[in-house]
Amino acid sequence: MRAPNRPSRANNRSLELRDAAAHLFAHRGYDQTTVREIAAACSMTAGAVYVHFGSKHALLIAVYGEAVTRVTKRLAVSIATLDCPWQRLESAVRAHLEAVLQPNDYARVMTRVLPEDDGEARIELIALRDRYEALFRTLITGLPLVPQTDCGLVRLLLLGAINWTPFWYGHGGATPRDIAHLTVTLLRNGLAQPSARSS
Amino acid sequence: MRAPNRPSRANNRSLELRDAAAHLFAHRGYDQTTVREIAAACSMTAGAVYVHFGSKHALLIAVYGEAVTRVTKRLAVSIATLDCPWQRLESAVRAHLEAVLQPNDYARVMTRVLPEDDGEARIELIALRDRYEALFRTLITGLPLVPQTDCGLVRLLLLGAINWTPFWYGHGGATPRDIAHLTVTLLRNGLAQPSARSS
DNA sequence: ACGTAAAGTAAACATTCGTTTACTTAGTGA
DNA sequence: TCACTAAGTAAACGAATGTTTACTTTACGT
Repeated sequence: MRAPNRPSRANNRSLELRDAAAHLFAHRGYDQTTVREIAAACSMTAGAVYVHFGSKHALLIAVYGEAVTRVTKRLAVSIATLDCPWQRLESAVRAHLEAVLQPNDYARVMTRVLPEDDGEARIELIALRDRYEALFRTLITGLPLVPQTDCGLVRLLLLGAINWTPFWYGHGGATPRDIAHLTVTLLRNGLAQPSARSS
Repeated sequence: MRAPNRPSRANNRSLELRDAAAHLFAHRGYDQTTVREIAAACSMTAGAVYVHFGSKHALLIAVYGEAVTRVTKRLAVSIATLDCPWQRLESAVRAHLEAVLQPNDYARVMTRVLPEDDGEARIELIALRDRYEALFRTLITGLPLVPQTDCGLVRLLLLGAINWTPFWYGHGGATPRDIAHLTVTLLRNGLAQPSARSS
């Protein structure tokens, strides 16, 4: 194992490798992607991968970390100019969905690769995911909700609903915008006919 | 490959194998479970597995199919005596959650093992999952919803929310009953303070 | 009691995978 | 020019995996 902790002064093929890994992890999953495939995607040999990354785990962590960074930025931009808490949440959901549903390799890794897929990197991956989900915590606690609502539970249900979308997206005609609007409207108003509400 | 299509007249160790496979698939995932581990869990040799199942894929399909059958039965029982559509849905969600969240190996396989995890068995697994999700289609189209609601989308969001629960369950104190109630109440009434509803 | 077939074992087979090793190539600074 | 170093290759290593093979054991109908 060689140390890849170089500040990397010049044009590094590390990024090329990371991108290729992201693409393959997103489309085939972590377990079913081989180091040789990643290398081949960059016209390299498997051995060369270990010049840049100490292990396959390290590659996954790099991809996952970059994914969180990118989606976080995208989300921050999308809500920056909005004031209404519901609009902020809807915009965040839409940004998340656009990232996850468009053919965006990095974002997909966040929902397709589970921390459990790589036992050794589990702790790092969970920490990265938590960092991202904390953004939604803020958005949800900012909502004017009925008293004593369990905000944590709401956040987890919401994230579950939108994290699962990649598994069915495309079978209907709904766009990320549609899905985000329905989701947040549903969260806000519910689906029942107004005459039939109840607790 | 030997043919395991025997009507199996007597006490078959096939079931024992299937249970062991369900347990391991549920806890470690399909890829990370080896045939040798499954065999060892039944105090057998790996070779003996192939007396009962033609391949590891076949074992997964057997487990997945049994999972769908069991959860379907449980769900049918739970809603049999209810009339109110919202109560029926809540009861179904609770039944699903109880199956998925309690240490129930079969139900967990349905949410932890993705059809994509086994390319060869993909089609069969998707068919099995669809068979189950059709139950929720019926429950949702039976609801008195505001006109022009996209029922398909609602179903997918709901299933996403509850399929994701295994990844966070246990970190809060919520029980399956709590989660089911909040989920369906949320679906029905929304979360906004009544004075602040909007479309 | 005997024969048949299923159930199971022990061992090997053929791949595949992540990783390492020994070596080569190319660019750079003094 | 020359030594140094990062980048890359080709090949092998060792372990693990799904599966098969040849053989043995067990149970049961007749």
